[in-house]
Amino acid sequence: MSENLQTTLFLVDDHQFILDGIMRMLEDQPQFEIVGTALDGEAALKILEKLAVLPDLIITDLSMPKMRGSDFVRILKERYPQLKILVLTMHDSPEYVSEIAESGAEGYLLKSSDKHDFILACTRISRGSSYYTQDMLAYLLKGIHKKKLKDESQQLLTQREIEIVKLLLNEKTNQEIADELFISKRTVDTHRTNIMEKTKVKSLVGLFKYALEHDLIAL
Amino acid sequence: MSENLQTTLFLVDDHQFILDGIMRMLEDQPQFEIVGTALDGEAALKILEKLAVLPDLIITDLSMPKMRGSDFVRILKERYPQLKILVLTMHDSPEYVSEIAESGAEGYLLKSSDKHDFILACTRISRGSSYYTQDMLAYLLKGIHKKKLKDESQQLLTQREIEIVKLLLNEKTNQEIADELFISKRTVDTHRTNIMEKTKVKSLVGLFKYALEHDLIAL
DNA sequence: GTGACAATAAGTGTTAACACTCATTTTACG
DNA sequence: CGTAAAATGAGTGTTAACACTTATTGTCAC
Repeated sequence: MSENLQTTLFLVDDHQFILDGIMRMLEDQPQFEIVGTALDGEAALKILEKLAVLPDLIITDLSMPKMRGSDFVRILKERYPQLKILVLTMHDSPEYVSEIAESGAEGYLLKSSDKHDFILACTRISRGSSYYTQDMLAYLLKGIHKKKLKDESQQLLTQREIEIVKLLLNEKTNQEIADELFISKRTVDTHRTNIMEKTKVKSLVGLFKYALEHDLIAL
Repeated sequence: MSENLQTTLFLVDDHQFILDGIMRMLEDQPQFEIVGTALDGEAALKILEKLAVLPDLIITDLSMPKMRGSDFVRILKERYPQLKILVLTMHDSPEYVSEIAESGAEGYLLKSSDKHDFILACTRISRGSSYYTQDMLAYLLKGIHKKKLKDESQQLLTQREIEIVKLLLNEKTNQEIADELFISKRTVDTHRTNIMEKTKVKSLVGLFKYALEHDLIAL
């Protein structure tokens, strides 16, 4: 990639519209050459397998059908460690940024950026540098912080307690839970008391909200 | 707009990237001229007020800062009924499509469509036609169906009952609710029984889920 | 003005939940 | 081996919730 002045790109985005836009945008940039596109991660992996020469840089969206964007990035990095990856997405939530950073992408660009930023990101990454904006770094810190909170809360309750929380939120009574787990109703009473004590909620509705916030259950 | 062969466009999208892409895409389409862009609905309205000649067609995203896309479309249609609107978005959920259809937009295009679809949509709309794909129509029907369910459920419970549901899900006891509403605890008992009876749930957690599904409360 | 519905209220009884305390067994770790 | 944490279990008492029934008042439409 360094003996050649051109950088080869491979685009992945489930919106044909975006693909078209990027291609148009790079038409007057001779240093970049698009060698392929795909509409989702799965398709991209298949095409990459068949390519004789790997591209220098993959530009990919995050939210795509068939495969989560972060998984796609992770797999790419495992199979082709030398491949550079620029994530281009509309999501600017802390969770997404940190997820991508952990997966090993070289850059993260929001669709709210303009052509200039885009070219800059591509250029920096192809030179072996990385591209994360100040905003992204701030998000990263926030994201790490929040993730920590989440991990802590998952240690707060024991496995058995989490199991009982799920049954409680399935509208089971203590007696029903006891029958289901082959334990005494009094044991469930105790667990329930401990759960309420630990999570500092005072009703099942409060517990429901707590469980949602801490990803113990999904809607 | 008909004495002239050119169609004037105004673009609204909070992603500079998309704006750039659309502009590039229309560079070789002489029948379309872009007369302005904005990054959100509020900014767009301000610019439109100052324009001497209104554009023929507004192309706008839905999810934007400061103003909900559907509100933006509604306001546009109130102020400038002759203005045509094409919604260009990544959201393909039934709710969104029906919301936009009701607000009066002439077309709805997903970002997963390509340049060809885009030009086609613009052309059809500028000629006074509309552009909704088959998928969109299917979504519309689903959306209407779901909306109907929602309306029905809002008629299921009386205003007072909904008020009490909200307090219940705020973790208030019957006595607390009674005090807050200056009625007897026994009245709240009755309301509560009626609510459980009507919604066919058997616990507060069930009521919580019901309320979420029917938009009585938000997370 | 009568019937339908909403909102109000209560009597009476049952039960699940919760408070508080304590105890035993199992599991995991250094 | 000893200790801490987790999981188990129970006695005893209070109370909020729920079941079932009945009733009064006000409003609105036909």
